[in-house]
Amino acid sequence: MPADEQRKQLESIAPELLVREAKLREKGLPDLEGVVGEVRMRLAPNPSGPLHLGHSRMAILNDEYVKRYGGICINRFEDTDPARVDPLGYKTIPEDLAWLGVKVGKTIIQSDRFEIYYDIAKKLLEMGRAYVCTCPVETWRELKNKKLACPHREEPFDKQLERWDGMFDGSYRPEEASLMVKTDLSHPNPAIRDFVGLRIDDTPHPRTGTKYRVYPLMNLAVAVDDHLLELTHVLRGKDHLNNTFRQEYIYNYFGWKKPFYIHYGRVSIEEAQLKKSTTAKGIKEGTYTGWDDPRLGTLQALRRRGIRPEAIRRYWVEVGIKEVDIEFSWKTLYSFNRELIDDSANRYFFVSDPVKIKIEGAPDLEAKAPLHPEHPERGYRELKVGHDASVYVGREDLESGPGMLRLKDLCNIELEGQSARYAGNDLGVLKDGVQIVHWAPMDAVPAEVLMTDGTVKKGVVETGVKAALGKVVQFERFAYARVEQVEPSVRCVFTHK
RNA sequence: GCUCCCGUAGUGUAGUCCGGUCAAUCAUUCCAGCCUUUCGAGCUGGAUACCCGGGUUCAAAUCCCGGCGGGAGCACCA
Repeated sequence: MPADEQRKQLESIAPELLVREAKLREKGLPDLEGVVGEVRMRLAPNPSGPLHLGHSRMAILNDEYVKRYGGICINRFEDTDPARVDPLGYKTIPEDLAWLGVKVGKTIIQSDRFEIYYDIAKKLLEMGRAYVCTCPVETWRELKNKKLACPHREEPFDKQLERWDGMFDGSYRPEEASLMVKTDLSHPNPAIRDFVGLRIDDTPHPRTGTKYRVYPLMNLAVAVDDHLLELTHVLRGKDHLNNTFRQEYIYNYFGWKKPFYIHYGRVSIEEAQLKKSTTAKGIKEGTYTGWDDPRLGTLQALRRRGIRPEAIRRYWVEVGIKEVDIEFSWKTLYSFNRELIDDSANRYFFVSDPVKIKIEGAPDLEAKAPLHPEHPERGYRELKVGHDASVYVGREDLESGPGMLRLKDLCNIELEGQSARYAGNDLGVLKDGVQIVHWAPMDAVPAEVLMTDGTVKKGVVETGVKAALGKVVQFERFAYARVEQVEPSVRCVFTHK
């Protein structure tokens, strides 16, 4: 029976079936599973430097959910690897989070909590859920790959305790003894079989110095802290999928209630330098001018360029939390940002690669151009050209060939070779397809725009731009830019088109 | 090699659990047109997608099977 006929018949028999339940269209992020009352979530940055665009996703998603359901977002510094801590992070990360508008309800630092992890580790030993292994690393790994136990795995508690104490008192050097958490040696996934819980490292820790030499690894520390912080939901990248499985063993051994885990996919961000180690090296070697170099994908760099945190937030909310890998789109982020800044960005003429031309036969000229076309109440830029009738025009526009050009808000000119002749002020010429170009008066000042590829565009800009220090402006027909210096010369940073 | 996850337009996303109103949503992008003054904004119109092949069914983006493709992990980093 064809579909039409079916419908007709159904209409007479049971019309209510034809009305589909109005499904709620999800706006923004999907709901979290298993929410009872308020949520408790966390950020877990490694304090090794400032946050970049990639980090902002995790922070914003957590913040969005905490704001939706109420509750708390805890910032937990994960600094259990003394060799990978850059103390700068303890300061810059909270600043970056504040700029993003992420509300941190509580901050804890794992390097304050070593005693807690030791305590748990000892309990695991007592329970027979962990062991101290003194096998060479390779031996242990080979056995594990063959689903075999190392000789230490099943030894009695007193022997384990002896070696455990030895880890602290210097009987062993790094890698000579480690605490292993038991899982299931026969697990089909080799990544899940027994994992290292704590190890020895004599590298001084930036915060605790040489007070401790036994450091927990993330799977132990994270499981313990997530539990003690009574988290309800944990958002993490899907690269942590196997870590979640490992941590679940610890939860099960103690009978702790597990949080809901949500894993999101990886993001590949084109054209931006994000890798922290490479960035740090580049800064040290002078390739980059600092953490806020506009070539970088750090939040500091984006802020410097005039990218608003709200645009970043909207972007990540639209992307959501699916487990698929995605490609980041600068164009979309810029579009969101443009929407945010356009209204407040006053207009100015910046002429890149300027050429001076004299307009022959011109009367006394003066332009009156709005600071913002949609906001005449903000006033006008009065650009005096005067008797001499000379202006700056971009080389590219000048070379667009002979013919008529409209100097925006000023007059029309007729180009012939290098000379220009006044051609009235009739806007009707636009109907004929005359190109409108921007220009600058002779009292324009030199200006530089720092581009995102590290190059600098040199030109001249109306002096009025000095009033916009610190703000994002729009250089007509060029781009949006943030004015970051006006004396002794004007310097701006490119925002986007 | 082993384990796990995932495939809707250029990009991201809705729909997939509970098959039908899905010739598939929204955003961004791109193209064209409009606009007496920007390559910005606005308005109008257009473009592009259910990975492939079987099966089940009256009906498949949705269920089943098999391919193919992508990703993650198998670290004394997080």
